[in-house]
Amino acid sequence: MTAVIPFGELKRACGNCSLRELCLPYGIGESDLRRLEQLVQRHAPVARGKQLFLQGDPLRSIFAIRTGSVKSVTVGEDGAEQITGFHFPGELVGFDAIAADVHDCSVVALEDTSVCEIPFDRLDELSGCVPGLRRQLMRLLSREIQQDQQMLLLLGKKGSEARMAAFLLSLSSRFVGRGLSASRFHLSMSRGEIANYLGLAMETISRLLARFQQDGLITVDGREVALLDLPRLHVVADMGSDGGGFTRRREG
Amino acid sequence: MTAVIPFGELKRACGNCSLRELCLPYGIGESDLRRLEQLVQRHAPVARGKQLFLQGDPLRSIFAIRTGSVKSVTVGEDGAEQITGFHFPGELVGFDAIAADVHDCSVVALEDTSVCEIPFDRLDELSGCVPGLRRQLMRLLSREIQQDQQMLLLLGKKGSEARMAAFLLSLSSRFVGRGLSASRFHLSMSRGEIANYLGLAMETISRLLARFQQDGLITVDGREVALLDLPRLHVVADMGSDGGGFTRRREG
DNA sequence: TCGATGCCTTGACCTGGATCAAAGGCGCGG
DNA sequence: CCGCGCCTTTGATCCAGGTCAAGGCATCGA
Repeated sequence: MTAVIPFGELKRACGNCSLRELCLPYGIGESDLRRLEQLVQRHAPVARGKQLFLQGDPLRSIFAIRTGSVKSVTVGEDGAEQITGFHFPGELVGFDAIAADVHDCSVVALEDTSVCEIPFDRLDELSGCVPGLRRQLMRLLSREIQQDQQMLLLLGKKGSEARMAAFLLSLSSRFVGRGLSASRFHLSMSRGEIANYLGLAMETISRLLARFQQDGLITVDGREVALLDLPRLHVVADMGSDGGGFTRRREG
Repeated sequence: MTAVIPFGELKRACGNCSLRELCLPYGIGESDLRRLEQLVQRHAPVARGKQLFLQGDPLRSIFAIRTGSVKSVTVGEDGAEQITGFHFPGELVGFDAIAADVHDCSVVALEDTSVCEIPFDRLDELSGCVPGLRRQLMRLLSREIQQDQQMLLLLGKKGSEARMAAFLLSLSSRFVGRGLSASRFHLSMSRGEIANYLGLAMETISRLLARFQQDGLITVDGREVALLDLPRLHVVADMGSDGGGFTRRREG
């Protein structure tokens, strides 16, 4: 968060970035891209467990993840912590702070993570001149609203199996968009963090993973996961609280 | 949704509106305000139960509530419906559609409701020229993210009592901002809708309201509610899943 | 006036997932 | 190589809140 990389290296930061199609530069012309690049500050990587910013910090910048992964955590008055999201390369964090100029969640690295910092005032200013940038910025804000509302549906209406399946599928589809495997990946978060995020107990996560494996849906080895049966996982993820269990334990 | 009010009446729509401090015009100068007003279309009121738009509709406009109230509802693949929010005068709906140019929730009037329609393309365009408008637009988007994340914390970490208390307090504080009473108000939504929103069963809502009343926290008569003890309601709302019940039923 | 319909309340019972408790791995410093 | 923490698994038990079932009580059209 301190050492800024010198100017020479910064040049073409966004233009060369493999994530540009996911990130802010999407749909921006060459010359405007150059103006955006001038705002971006690259930093030395953030170590696992360190924060990008804390809940309560004033809004200065938003951040794009370049490599690694982070979680965002909100803590309520009573001290209850809720993880409100995990974020991967190409995704931006800090949007919640625009409303009141204060971050209302903390963002913490799950592994060593490098980010691009973008001062918000200057981004706002630039977005006035560059319609494509403004539009993309709003799209990204809107997408976060969408995702949060999907999550509300998950927490409000779905049982533990559907939550777990939806979580795995969400990771899978995000990794695909980044050129990684849809069916084999590494979990950068602990069981406890998954549990927190899904509104379940850690023990429940453990049991669900074991059960999914027994039933041939997935393979788990520590934090390495393989999804074996995507179609069936989708069925499980779409089960309403009604739908019945995906494996009616055959009694007898 | 069809009959547009003639131009004469439209004049000064925003400038005279008592909600301008909550809504889009916040912090915009006189001349820019006039430009914004030219985009706004006022309509005949929407009847209770009718929709402003449906999930799946293409994004054309966003809407500001002028009088009345609405709910937004998302339905999952499996048909499970989740109410993702209630909206009152001065609030805007439709932001979720910016990401993919398609609404991913339906918005339905809870009572006869009048709205201002604002074509999104033209709003986007205008926001390029008017920094204050752009900023306010982003603030409103960001605020929705914040609110959804507060809701995630509620659904993920809080028990039924805390959810109910938080719900009542949220209504209260929003009504205050609109010049209404903080402690006496009418619920425009049914018990079933509250239940759906809070991820609980309708019966649970009924019982909670009865219990809150017994305990002197509130008064309920059908859909008329009075909050009698704001401080204690805040305590209940802040109870983590740990905190213990607000009334340890004295045994013996 | 009388169903019929839609909301709400109340009681009895059931269950999914939390909680409590007790071991496994497994990486790491010494 | 051992010992110490941390994460994870697995089993046993518990309980908040869901589900099922019966009314209650307005409003409405015939």
